[in-house]
Amino acid sequence: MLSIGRKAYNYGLFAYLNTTAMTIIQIQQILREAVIAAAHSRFGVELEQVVAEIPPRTELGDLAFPVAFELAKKIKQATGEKKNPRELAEVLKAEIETIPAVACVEVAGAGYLNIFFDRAAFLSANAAADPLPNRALSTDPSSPKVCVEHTSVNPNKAAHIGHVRNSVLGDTFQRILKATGKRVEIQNYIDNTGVQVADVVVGFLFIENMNIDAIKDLDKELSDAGQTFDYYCWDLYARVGVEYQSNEALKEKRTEVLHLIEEGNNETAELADYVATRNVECIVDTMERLSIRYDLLPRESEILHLHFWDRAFEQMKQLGVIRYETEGKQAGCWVMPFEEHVGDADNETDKILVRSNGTVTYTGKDIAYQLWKLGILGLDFCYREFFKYPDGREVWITRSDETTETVHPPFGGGETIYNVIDTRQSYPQDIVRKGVAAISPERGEKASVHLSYEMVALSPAAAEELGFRLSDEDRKRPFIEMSGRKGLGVKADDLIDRLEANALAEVEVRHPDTPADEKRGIAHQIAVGALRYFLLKFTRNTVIVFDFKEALSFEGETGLFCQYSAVRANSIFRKLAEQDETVLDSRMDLVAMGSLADVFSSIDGNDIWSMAILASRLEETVEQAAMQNEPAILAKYTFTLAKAFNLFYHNHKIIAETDEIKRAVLVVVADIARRALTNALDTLGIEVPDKM
RNA sequence: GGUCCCGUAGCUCAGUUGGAUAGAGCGUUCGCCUCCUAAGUGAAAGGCCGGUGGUUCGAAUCCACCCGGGAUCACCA
Repeated sequence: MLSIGRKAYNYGLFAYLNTTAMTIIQIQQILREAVIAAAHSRFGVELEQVVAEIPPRTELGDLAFPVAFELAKKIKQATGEKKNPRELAEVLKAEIETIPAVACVEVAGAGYLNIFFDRAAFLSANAAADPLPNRALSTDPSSPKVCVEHTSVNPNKAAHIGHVRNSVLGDTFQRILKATGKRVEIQNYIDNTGVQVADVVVGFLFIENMNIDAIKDLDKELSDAGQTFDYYCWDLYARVGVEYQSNEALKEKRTEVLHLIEEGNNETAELADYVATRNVECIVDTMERLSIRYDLLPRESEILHLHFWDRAFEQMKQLGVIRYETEGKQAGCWVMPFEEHVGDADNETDKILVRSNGTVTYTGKDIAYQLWKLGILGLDFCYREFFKYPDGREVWITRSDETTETVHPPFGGGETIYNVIDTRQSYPQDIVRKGVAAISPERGEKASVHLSYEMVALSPAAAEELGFRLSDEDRKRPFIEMSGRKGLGVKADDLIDRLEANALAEVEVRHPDTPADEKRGIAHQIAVGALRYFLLKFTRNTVIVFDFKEALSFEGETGLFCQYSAVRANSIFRKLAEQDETVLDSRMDLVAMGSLADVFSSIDGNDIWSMAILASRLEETVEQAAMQNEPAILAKYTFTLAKAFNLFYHNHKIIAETDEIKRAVLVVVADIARRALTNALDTLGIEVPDKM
């Protein structure tokens, strides 16, 4: 049994506080094993896994096992004997109750095994515990490395809200993985040789009649006028789209331009590279506003020029993964047989990787890229530093010339690869995964994870607010899909600007005497919190129908609500500091005073304990979010935690509390809560302002 | 047509892998600042969990079939 008091002093106070902390995950694991062992020894039943759940109310305990039902079923199957689940639960109860950290066990309902932790012991032991203890491993070279690809916006225009969903999802997931101890490499794939870039190049060359120098001049004019290159390209791209509809000649130019870009080493390719690179810079700047960063920008041009595909092609041919079609409508193509199918209807063909003209499809290139990510291609990119973030962190970009040796960090070769790509690309992603698994069966399909998510669409009202004319038919639709080609979408920077402006107006009212810089900083933190939380509170497979009112809201379930809760928590400790008190004092008081049980058995006991136990569940919530590839789980938890803290804050006047023991408990619990909240928000990429 | 996703309160969404009285925000109605930040908080009203069958101690959750809505199935990327 964990105990407090004299024993703690024998071992030294700090050692006690730091080393005997048993997390909920650990307690849970011990209990699971105990249940399995008890089922074996008392009933001769082998349980493979035991489901543990959180009871609906604190009065029902801290952990529940609905295991007696399953046990009854298994006993009946084995012996034919019908047992009452409640009686089975009573037997298990006796076995589990002796475990340290468990105060008592109750059999409830039809046979639930409800576990009550030893509250005083738990609190004393976890008062100083790190809410995310594994996070430190994320910088440990011996930790397993994973790669996360996200953002990957075509570098021909500004990013819109749909791209931001991708990036926020990817960035948050990356933070979640790090919180579980994984080493993470973040890649933002740059499709700098695709049709979308070609389209904008066509616009510059044949609509605007500009050469590269003219574009550079334009770029400078734009920045002098406070405008951005990616916004200019956004409009130009839309104009090209309109022009294509009536101008066949221009459309033919596209094929020509695309060819030149792919080939490289010509003026058009140089111009395209300038356009693409400038757009990448703009998009990276936009994402930096949202605290989203990258390690490497792999480019399609290098996949072409370094012949990644050729290497993958050889491997696939040798292993018989792909087949050359000699007849039928796919004659002359290399295809990958996909799924069992009968017939040869239009929708039942194999996936073509190499066209009859010998060129490789996007999916083919993607397989080669995925092989590189997994470290099994047998080729590597060349690299150069692209830029440094203000804090010195480097971002690298790929290049194809090997003339100069550059010392660079190792890239690629991840144990698991997460690709954050919207659900519309599930089919090609499936092919990539299967193709890669065919080449490397030992790694298999599990090594490639498609982190898919539904699109962000516009409500008809939002589309009209952006100035788009809708037909009566469109107005009746549940949502309107955004389209870069049509120039229809909410640009990321516009939305962030509006959020910052709204937040600033409010900060001006609340803190008129604060320096302007600081006010802008707070407004920025609020804007980022609002946008990130807005995109994260939806689960991945929910279509977000964008609505300005909802997205700009600072009320209810928002990032701001969570931030505000943390700010209020911090103000308690600021006040304490003004009285020369620290959390450490309270922690020591806790151990020294011993009789915490009284506090928990008082009227407010359940209330205080609920706060403590909820805040202690961050680690398992993060694990769960990582396991299920679902950041929304963490977002929801964070909101619940903030709400619980607001209630706690409302019900207990901590600084004014006169009962010494209770006050120490309240301080320690408030501290656990604010650290959990701060860490949860940090994992969501949301900062806590100094004041709000 | 095949595959996949969605359908839960007036609206927007969660629902811990099959568990206890189905939750939250917005909106509506009525309350709470001599007190650590009211961007907060309490209460009320609001549900055929799309439908019908099935599986079992037990189903919003699993299975089958329907009904609505969406995505996807290129020698596009």
